[in-house]
Amino acid sequence: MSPSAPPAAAPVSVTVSTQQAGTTAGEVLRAAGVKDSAVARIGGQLRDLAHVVHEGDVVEAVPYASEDGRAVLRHSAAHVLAQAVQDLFPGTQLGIGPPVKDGFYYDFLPERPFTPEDVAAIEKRMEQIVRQRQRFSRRVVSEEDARDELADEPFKLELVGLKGSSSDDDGSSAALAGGEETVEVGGGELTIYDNLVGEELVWKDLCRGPHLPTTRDIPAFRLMRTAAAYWRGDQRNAQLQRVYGTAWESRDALKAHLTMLEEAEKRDHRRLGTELDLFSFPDEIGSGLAVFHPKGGVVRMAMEEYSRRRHVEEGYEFVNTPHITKGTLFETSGHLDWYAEGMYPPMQLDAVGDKPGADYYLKPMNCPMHNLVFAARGRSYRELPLRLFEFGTVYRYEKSGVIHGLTRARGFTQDDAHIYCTRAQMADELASLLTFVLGLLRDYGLEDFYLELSTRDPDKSVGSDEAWEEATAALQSVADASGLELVPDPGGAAFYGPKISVQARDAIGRTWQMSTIQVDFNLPERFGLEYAAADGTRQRPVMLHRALFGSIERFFAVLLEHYAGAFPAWLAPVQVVGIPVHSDYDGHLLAVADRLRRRGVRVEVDTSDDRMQKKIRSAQRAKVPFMLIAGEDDVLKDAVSFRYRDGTQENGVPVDEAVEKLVAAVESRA
RNA sequence: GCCGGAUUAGCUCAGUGGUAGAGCAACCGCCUUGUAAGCGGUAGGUCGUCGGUUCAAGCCCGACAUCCGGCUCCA
Repeated sequence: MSPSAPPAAAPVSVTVSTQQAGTTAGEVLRAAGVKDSAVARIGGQLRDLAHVVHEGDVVEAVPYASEDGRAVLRHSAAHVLAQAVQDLFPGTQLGIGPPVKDGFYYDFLPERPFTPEDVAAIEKRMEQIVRQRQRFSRRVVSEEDARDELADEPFKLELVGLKGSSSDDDGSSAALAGGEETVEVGGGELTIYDNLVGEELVWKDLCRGPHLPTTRDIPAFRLMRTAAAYWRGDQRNAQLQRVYGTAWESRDALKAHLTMLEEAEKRDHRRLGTELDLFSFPDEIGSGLAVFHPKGGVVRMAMEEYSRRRHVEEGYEFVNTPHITKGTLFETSGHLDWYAEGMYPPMQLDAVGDKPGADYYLKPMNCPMHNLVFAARGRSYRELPLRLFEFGTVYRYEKSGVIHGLTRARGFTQDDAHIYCTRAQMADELASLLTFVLGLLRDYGLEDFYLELSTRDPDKSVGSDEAWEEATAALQSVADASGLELVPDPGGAAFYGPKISVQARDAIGRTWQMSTIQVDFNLPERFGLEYAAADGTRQRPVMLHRALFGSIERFFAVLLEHYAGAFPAWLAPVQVVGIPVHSDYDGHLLAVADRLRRRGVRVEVDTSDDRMQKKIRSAQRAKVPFMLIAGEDDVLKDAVSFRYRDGTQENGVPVDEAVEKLVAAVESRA
């Protein structure tokens, strides 16, 4: 996402001499010829350049263009934002203003929400503050003084209070949301930063720092958008107005970031879905419910066909289950206890007179249905692992504000499988499952993965400690064996068991959660699932849940954005377009197309009365992988000329050769 | 669900209280010879829906729907 960092030279590091003792970190670094240090690192702590050093201190430069340097300059930019807002809207109360990925934000409680015009004015005021070269001056304060100075800032006072009431850092972190709080009150002492013009105090804010020396040192920033945010991330708290900005070490870096955002916008699957005529979300159907048009439908078909083939090869068996069921099934599974509010409300059917009927629900998950397939007859250990697979469409009543194109929908199709195995088989099964998952994702063109291990949330889970530990250990060892980076996600598990999720990075470095693999001891229990073991006893199977794509719609969206609409030939809705140089050559291309179609290639010939150049433009915009152009030269030689999607060409290719070449390109899934 | 913004032709968007516009796409006609837009014409909109203010509403107000950006959520 971010522009590549400059060549990684080791940061300059200086040991403070006797003569330098009592000067500042900034002076020490300047003396060593360092000009691009945002702050200094001393004893592992980031400090202002104005920090007074002692003999023997090791002062390390922190370049603007480093992770820490950017965080500091963004934090300073957040301060300038807050100052600008309070200049323009006196009485606006301050929340928090931390640096975040690619930028910063500051939360405010203004008298009225900010308008776009307000934001433009705020940005202008920020530029003035930057030009004023205000000095950020650090001052340690007692809790009492802080309360006094911050009497008009109730949110800041709350932070002071939280700090005061907690005995250690862990306590204060737990009391606040997300680790952002330390920007205000972390560390050992309370500090206030004064903004000085000359010696005149023009603004101040409770802040741990560190900061750039002056506002003028903020190299490049821009305000991005406003949004609402709950105070300390809690829905029960006041709703604040958040202003987001981005800030960088140089104008070029800012420009590169904005260009990247434009690129991401061009790739947005909702935009491409319309442009390429792949799918839509008709209002008449309802929010979050997609229809796939023919071009989207054929891509989806290609995705599904390949997945089916691979599942057959891996020993999966295919089942089909209904979309709707009596509520008793979800009582058995526990969904109605745990997730009723995520489900569409029930419809009441079969009432007779005053006798109530049954509640029927749309299914939010496929697993209960698959359990019924397992339980349909007696099972033997000889059948295990039993792998049941289904493209199962599920419906979840997502809250209105969270719906987002195909990636967060209310109806979607999971490539869902449930594997029933013995405890002894579990480890091997998980290992081969992960290999299968990663291999399949690679086949679709994703290459760069890491894993996330979601473990138990004690408040939102069922089952014994021992079972959780066993399952977690099994997943952990599989994850370790994969050699992939593993990120812990404590408390992120589903209520019935821990999970590994595969995260994939796309072509422009964004990460998407793809496959999940979950271990479940709980549902087999609830459903009373059993198999006959070799010794004749009845045993309970372990159940593994897994979806490779997550949902087909979502995976479709991820691939669409990953490829920016330019699908590889095997997935492209139209793989080949024939373009005659003149309508006299339509027949030649129609014959070639006919041969290709018989070989399973999706091919069209553009026989419209547009001119050739226009046809090329149309095919190019439709992101068709191969154009076959034919004019007099080609027809005389029984040949065609290729134009590839990147604009390169290969002229006069004999038709026989061209057909084989195209068939090979499609079949190789290149 | 919450806060803010948006909704005008299939798409992208102009239109600040006085008889609805453009480009592209579609359709028709003429044209067509080598790698990203040939020319001309035709058709297409109860301006998201419902209600209100006004002599008059695409424009002002309200409710609802949908979308967008966040927050919260995400089995």
